[in-house]
Amino acid sequence: MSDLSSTLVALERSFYDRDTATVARELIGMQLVRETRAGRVRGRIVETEAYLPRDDSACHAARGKTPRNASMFGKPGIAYVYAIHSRWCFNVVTEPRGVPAAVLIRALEPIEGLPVMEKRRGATRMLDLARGPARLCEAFDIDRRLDGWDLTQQQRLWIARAESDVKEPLDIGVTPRIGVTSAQDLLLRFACRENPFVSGPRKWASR
DNA sequence: CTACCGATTGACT
DNA sequence: GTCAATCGGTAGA
Repeated sequence: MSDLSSTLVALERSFYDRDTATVARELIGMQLVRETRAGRVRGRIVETEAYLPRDDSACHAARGKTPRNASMFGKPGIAYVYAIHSRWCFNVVTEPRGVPAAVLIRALEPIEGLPVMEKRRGATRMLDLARGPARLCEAFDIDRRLDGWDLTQQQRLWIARAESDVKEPLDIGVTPRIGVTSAQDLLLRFACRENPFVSGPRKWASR
């Protein structure tokens, strides 16, 4: 237990090379790890959204490939980082290469490196350090430089299975996605019920 | 080139 | 709950 990093093994590419909604659901409970010169910050993923390659008008790739969304067409397991309203959002690319889809990471429960997160975010409540897609990018120093970054390399930025965690069935709630004006009939937002670090509404449609 | 708009956040009623 | 600041990406002239 002296070397915590040995438990933070990066998820393999085959994890991401699957149906996007399945990946979004299974990412709940995993840990996002970021290493910079400022140190390591880490948090538990408590909220995600799936953006599908077909029949999903809210997906950035719904109207074809552009310079911004090019990473979505890349291999599974790389990052897709884009700007909205002058802020960054972090996604992981899913499905086989060439099939444009991704999972938006919407909220984290801070675990390690809270002082660094607080410094990057400015004075703020611990509850708000990484609650929201743009807030977590600020806390984790994620911006366009990491667009296309390979998350399976276990360097700088990756997602790890929480080996040391107690294995109990997660109570996951499902709702429509937040902030999108189209495709509100799709239930593609996944979150830990009862977790205070989840952003947005908590009226779950199902589990 | 211009015009439009959004996978947000923070402030406010 | 509502609202708007703010700017990069995109489409279109």
